[in-house]
Amino acid sequence: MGVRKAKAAETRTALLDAARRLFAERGYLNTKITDITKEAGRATGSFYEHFTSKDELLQALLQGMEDRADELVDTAVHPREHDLTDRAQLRQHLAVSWTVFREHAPVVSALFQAMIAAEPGSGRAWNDLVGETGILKQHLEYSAEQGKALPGDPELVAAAIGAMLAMLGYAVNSARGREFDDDAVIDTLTDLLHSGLAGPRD
Amino acid sequence: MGVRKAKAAETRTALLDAARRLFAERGYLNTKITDITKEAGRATGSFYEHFTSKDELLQALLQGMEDRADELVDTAVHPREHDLTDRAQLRQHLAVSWTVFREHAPVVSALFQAMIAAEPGSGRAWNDLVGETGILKQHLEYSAEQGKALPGDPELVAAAIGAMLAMLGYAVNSARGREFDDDAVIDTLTDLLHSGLAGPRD
DNA sequence: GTCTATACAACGATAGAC
DNA sequence: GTCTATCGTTGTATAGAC
Repeated sequence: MGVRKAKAAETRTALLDAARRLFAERGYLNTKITDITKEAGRATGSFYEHFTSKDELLQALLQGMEDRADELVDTAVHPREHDLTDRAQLRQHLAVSWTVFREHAPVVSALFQAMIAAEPGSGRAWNDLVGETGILKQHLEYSAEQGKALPGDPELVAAAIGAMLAMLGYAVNSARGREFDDDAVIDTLTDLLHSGLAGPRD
Repeated sequence: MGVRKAKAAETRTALLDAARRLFAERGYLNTKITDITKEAGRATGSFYEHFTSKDELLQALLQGMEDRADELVDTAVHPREHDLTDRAQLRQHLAVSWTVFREHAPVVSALFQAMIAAEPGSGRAWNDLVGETGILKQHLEYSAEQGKALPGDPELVAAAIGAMLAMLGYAVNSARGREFDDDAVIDTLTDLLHSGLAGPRD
């Protein structure tokens, strides 16, 4: 890679880093393009040499997050035949989601804000929620086929679980003056969703 | 009340109605003050005679919603001694929340959007969530005192349930081309939270 | 109280020099 | 590719006539 391109890549990275930093502080919606260039120490015009909009930059951040090929989310080895009525398997799924949220908080929170800010009439909130919980839905359908009695429609149950994770993750992430033990949270959610409020707890 | 005041009240009401309508269509964040006055058929300047900001108008809408003194939420007769591990009592609580969300969707959704748009650093998301689930928390604490085994810290469990309701309600509310049977949703959530995914279902 | 008109700030986006 | 400078739009808020 030539020096020219290296410089460009440097600026691009600087913009991405600055954006991530600001998204964490002020949130995606409250961060303006001019804020990002300023934070990155670049001129306003330079932004458009790398991205056409704030949303595209967000997609780039998301891409970079996925590119890290988290060992956690090994989609290759993720058969439909998972049984979420099994406590260990349920916990594993919740742990992955929760960990991703915690480790990539700026990006995930930004995506969450972008989703909420969309026009209600667009149906984006529901579509995104269903899309991101597709895996859960499949597992639940599988369990249902095995004769397990579920609380209701797999799509709805999956969406409900996804909603809990997303909103709680966002809230916990914004909490100040309050410490959270991630393992304890995951255990709590696991117990709540596995056996419910009245289920057996030993 | 004089004619003068009546006219003023009329404008105020027109603004509130217009706002509610637009909040439902485009969402709170995408609705501008000028949009509201335009929709209400009033001049921009008139807005500030009644409200100092869009947020204050939202508070007024919220107030009006509470003023209807929903028979549903009879806080007067709402002792701490409710047992959410009892299926019927749990369902009752979920039904109330869900119904309020569905019947006052424009206002509740707007509040949700305002909460999410706040700076993450403000901690508003967590504070609001904890505040709105205070009742649940008290019920859970009571159950714990009665020797029931809960999934975890009452505040966290209450927040998790509140998160699920808020986000799912928002998403369902935005869904297009998808019909929801409110009773079915409430039943599903009740079963999920009462007995969990693996709990007994007859 | 309501209107018209307008000041003012913020922000996105582009042009042109280097 | 990056910069400075600037245009144009949008939206908040106020001034002053009626």
